[in-house]
Amino acid sequence: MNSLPSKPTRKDAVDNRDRILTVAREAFAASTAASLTGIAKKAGVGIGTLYRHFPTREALILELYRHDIQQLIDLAPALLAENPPLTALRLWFDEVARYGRLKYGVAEVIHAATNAGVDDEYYGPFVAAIGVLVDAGAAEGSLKPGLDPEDVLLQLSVLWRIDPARDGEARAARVLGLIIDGLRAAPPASG
Amino acid sequence: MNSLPSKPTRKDAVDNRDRILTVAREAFAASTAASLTGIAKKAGVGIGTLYRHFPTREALILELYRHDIQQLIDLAPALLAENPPLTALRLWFDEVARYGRLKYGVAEVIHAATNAGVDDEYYGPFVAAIGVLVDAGAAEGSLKPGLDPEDVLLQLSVLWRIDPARDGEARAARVLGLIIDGLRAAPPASG
DNA sequence: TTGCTAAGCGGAGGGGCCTCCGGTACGTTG
DNA sequence: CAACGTACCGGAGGCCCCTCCGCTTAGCAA
Repeated sequence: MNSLPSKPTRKDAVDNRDRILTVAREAFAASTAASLTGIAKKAGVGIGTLYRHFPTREALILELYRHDIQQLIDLAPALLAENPPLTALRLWFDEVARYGRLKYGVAEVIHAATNAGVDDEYYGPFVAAIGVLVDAGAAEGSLKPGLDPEDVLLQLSVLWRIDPARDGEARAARVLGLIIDGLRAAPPASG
Repeated sequence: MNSLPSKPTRKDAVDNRDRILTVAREAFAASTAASLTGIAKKAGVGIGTLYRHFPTREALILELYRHDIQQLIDLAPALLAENPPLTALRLWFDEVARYGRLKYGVAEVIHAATNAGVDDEYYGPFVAAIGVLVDAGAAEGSLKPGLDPEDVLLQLSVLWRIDPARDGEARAARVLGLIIDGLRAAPPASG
């Protein structure tokens, strides 16, 4: 309902929020499984304060990576402006997969979060970004018409789940190819 | 390493194991989030005993649904014996999706489990079943040659994650269509 | 400055997870 | 039947999650 994440007015509240974020960034960089209790302690606030600012573990992590996510979303129209739709789609999917490989643990959380809420702050723009790409492809004839962006995101979410340690890059590329072939209106004429 | 799940020899151990399974079946039917502490208590065993028999929550759930999973795996060659490869593939995927819809919570766990272990007791046969299907399709020319069954399972795992409450059946059918199109060697000639 | 008040704090408490290891009793051997 | 070794039991303990609510204090108004 509120577009900005409820800016607290009191100075101490703002300070606490910032300190929590600083500590959390460090803690989650070390391990996504970092304990919230520990983060609260290191930030010098009560656990209750942490939970008031970030009602769930996911909310905290999403806040930390808000910029990354936004950049990913903004990239979609940018690519579309400079490439044919199918190429833009492919490049964007590549980038999504790359980010997942970079921040494996984070991606897991984002994935869970996007799966949970339907029209939340993060899921919505993501779907919208995909919508722009597939619509352009449909209009141009390279992608199937009438694709549901949510269906595509669902398929894409698989990329988040590829363990980068186990041949991640190659597997991601292969799966990406399969996904895109499934979205195309027609396959390559031969070979 | 051991093909059978380590049959305990002592009578009391067998009894405990059975009681745990009975209670757990009921508890997980009510909610996948059922507490292991509670199950142990209801089964009249210490929590330590439960963990000795089933080292993780997933192990316990997988044991409960072992039969379902095995049936799904056995279905693949059976369908292949009576249908062209592409049809068999489609029917089998349908069944996988249907099961996921039926036991949403359970499927989540199975998914997590299959994702974790590479050559464990459950993941291996699943991959093998898919391998048979895609090889048959490749040999006959309807599917791309050289598909990696693990890649296919990965894509398939998405079906486990469709919330059945939110238009699940229709979405599963759409996504399934996209996945299969991506696996095909060539699209239908027209329409 | 001095109240006042509600926004914000913080940690106790109830519950769950999982490990670890001293204790128990099963099955066996004589 | 007695005695024993070990396979198995069970729950205390340490840690974490998350909620709830009495207390504190920032910011404002007089």
